[in-house]
Amino acid sequence: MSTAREAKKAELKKRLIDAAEAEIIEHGLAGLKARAVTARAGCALGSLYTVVEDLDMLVIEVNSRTLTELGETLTEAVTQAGDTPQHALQALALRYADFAIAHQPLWLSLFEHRLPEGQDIPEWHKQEHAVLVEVIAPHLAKLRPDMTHEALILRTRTTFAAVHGVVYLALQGRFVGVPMEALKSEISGLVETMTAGAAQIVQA
Amino acid sequence: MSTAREAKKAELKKRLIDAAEAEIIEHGLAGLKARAVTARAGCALGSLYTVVEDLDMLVIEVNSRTLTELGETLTEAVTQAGDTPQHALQALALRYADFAIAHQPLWLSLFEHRLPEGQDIPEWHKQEHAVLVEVIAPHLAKLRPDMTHEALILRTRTTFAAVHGVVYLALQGRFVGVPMEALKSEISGLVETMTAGAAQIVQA
DNA sequence: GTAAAAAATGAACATCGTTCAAAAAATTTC
DNA sequence: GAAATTTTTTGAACGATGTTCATTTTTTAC
Repeated sequence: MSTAREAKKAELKKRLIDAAEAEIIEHGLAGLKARAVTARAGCALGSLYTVVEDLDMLVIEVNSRTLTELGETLTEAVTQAGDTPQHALQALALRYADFAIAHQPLWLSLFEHRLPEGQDIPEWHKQEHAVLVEVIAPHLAKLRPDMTHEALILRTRTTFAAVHGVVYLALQGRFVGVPMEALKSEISGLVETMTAGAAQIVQA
Repeated sequence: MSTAREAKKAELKKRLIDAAEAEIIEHGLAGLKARAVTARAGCALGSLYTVVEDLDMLVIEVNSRTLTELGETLTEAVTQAGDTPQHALQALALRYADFAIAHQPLWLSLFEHRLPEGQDIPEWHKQEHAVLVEVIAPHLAKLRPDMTHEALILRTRTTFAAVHGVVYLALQGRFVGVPMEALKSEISGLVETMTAGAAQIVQA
């Protein structure tokens, strides 16, 4: 049976992704080592490369999982929110910050992981990022009925990136970042400002 | 004379920082190698460690230079801008994006460089980041006369981080990032929205 | 000019990711 | 079911990396 072999391989792959995820949680993306992962997964060092092209692809597998979970929690947040776009966008931004805080190392590895020069992210994984803007777009559309579809797509990415930037610099603990204790209220203030501005621009 | 020795050491340090800067420009931060830097600077591998604690500190020296140059160009941009806070903030954001585009690898290394776990950025270098928010604060203050000084400091960092996030994701070429050709107009739109929102909130 | 001190050097080391010949396991054949 | 063949697993070995430190070279002091 070829299915038995495939099942065995799939099971090893899952064990390796589990192990990589646990290692990233414990030691961060920079602390992820092939030997530690394979030891944790209970296989030989070389087995890693029979299941995955290289360590980078294992990170992408972990990031894929994280992205799925993030997408689910964002979708849930927006269904629970009130019906105004202001409420929906507030709920989304706050939930995004909450996820980043709760899963800091996994969330960071979504944005800190880099492929070696020349190599680029597989298309299927790029597409997985779409949820991050898809949950925002319909509510932004209500705020900006004047915009074309293309302009809205761009502005949605811009809006996501703006909130993301605040969360990212805060969690990195950079000098220019907002202190963690102020993060949620600042995110809320930023979204309030952006939604008020959007409404103001449309009305003018 | 001890000054002659110090001068020699300072000259070697400068050569090494020059070399590191050139290497980052050519191969990116991830492509920075101790052997390539010392070869370019024309000294032995070990000499690097007589002038700088380790390779990370050499990166910080490069980042320090970049930050100085960035601070100067932002200061210049804001003096040339019109007198309304809207114009000043637009000029600052666009100049920030222009600098990031023009000095992509050096600008990226400002935010991509990580110290090994446990170690943290020297205080003098943290302080050098202050200019990034100091150039923004007075203009934001005009838009939000209702805010306390403490709240303004936080909101200034938030505002910087928002613009930074858009530039960062765009330059990284991430899926969620705005395409490069739309970056400047999106930055402009974001600042327009944020300033309009701020004015609206104060008036209400 | 010689001895002492300081600085520069690069071979050597530890630690990575990755490869691949060999061993082990599974499958096929008769 | 044993032998032959194929497939999978293994971990020693390789190349590349940052860093160290005994040795060599240069500078300083008298």
